[in-house]
Amino acid sequence: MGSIGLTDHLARMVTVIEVYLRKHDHAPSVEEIRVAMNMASKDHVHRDLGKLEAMEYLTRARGVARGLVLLRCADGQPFGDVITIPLLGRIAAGLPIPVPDERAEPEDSLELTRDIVSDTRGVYALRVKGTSMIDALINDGDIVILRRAQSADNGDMVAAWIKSEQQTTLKRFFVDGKRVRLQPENQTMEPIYRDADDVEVQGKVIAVIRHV
Amino acid sequence: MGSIGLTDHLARMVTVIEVYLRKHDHAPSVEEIRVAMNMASKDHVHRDLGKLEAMEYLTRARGVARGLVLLRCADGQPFGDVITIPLLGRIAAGLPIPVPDERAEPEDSLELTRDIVSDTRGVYALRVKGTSMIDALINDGDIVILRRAQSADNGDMVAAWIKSEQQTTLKRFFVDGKRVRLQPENQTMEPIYRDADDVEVQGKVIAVIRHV
DNA sequence: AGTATACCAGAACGTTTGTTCCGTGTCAAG
DNA sequence: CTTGACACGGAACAAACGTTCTGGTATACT
Repeated sequence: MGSIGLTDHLARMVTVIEVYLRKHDHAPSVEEIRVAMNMASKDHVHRDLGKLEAMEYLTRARGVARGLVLLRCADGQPFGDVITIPLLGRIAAGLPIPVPDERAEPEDSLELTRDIVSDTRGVYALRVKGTSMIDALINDGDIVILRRAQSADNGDMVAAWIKSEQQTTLKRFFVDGKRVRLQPENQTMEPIYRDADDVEVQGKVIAVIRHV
Repeated sequence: MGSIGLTDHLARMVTVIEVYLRKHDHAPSVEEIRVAMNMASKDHVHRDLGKLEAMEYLTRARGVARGLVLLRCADGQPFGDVITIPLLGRIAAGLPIPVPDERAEPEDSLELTRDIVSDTRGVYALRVKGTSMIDALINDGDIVILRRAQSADNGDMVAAWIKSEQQTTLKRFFVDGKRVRLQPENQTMEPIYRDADDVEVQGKVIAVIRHV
């Protein structure tokens, strides 16, 4: 087994489809997959596609030629150049921000390419409110891209949930013994010290986007 | 005539294909286009597709079902969620940066979505070298997205070509009478004053991207 | 051994689909 | 009026294509 719940055979088929799509910009036919896979029967391909469809690796429009749409790559990552990530609201506004939920449909979303984020797992976006990170070159209105994380290293820029205050802020993260220092990057603002138990890292900032 | 060298009829056909692609993720068949266009003959569609192919609005793989690939929208803008823009090198490095040339293949390129840049005309990217714009929240290594422009308004952030020095820099642009002030956003740096004839605006900054 | 299950081959079937052929009407130039 | 370019319709054709049917082989379980 190569990937998560995908046999080598099926993983190879997904890869075959993937490279075909990148080369031709349109989906392969069942016959074309058969030759590329060195299989002898179209029926075999047909049923494998059925499995992949059941596993939500692709979609097939029944009866339509080349009607398959690849959803995920063999590694489980979403296929395609564009990645849709949820834009979950604003941060540093004092309002609690919900942890991104796969099930709930986000109010807004952002489409990015792999040139911006290569690994899309647990990635979400927030719009920055306020200037508390101005010295880290993050301004009011900027969009920060984060990856969900439970912990952080010293100096990481994180979205931190402060339990006692029921709010989330964008700060630089430092551990001072049993206490946590949340350092704003703005000379006019003071760092926040909290008990380690009181602070929960929600995600790390991995990119910043600003429209001027 | 709606667009550039495209009759209303053909423009409508491009739009039909466009909305179909957005809805289905795979190309429409000739018959489906016929129905959507309320035409009576597939042959008619077939020939219109031939015209669109000649005008490089789309590509057809001959003989393959649903083998058409839409290249441009009815308005002439490139179709698709992802836009490939040239990454033309570094700016503020003292080295002259060539004006983006449609013919020359750029060494590197960047894929973006319309969420980052909506209008792709004359858009290119540069990697920032140096910290001359640090106070405008642009750091060394950041990527700036620019749109080609011949002129700029006061306060615009521009890539400016200084003829007498044969180099390009990223600065804020101000006109002081017959002279032009190129203002770095870094307190330790002095503005550059040049004759208006000596300065040529290459493009305006429309977005900034930073990976952390 | 027998049996169930999954995997596979080969052929056939019926649609879907791109493509072509022939004919018609229109409109403007010669 | 004639000619030719052009837009369009209807039908037919041949290839492409998804799908199904029948049967064969291996592995595992009882």
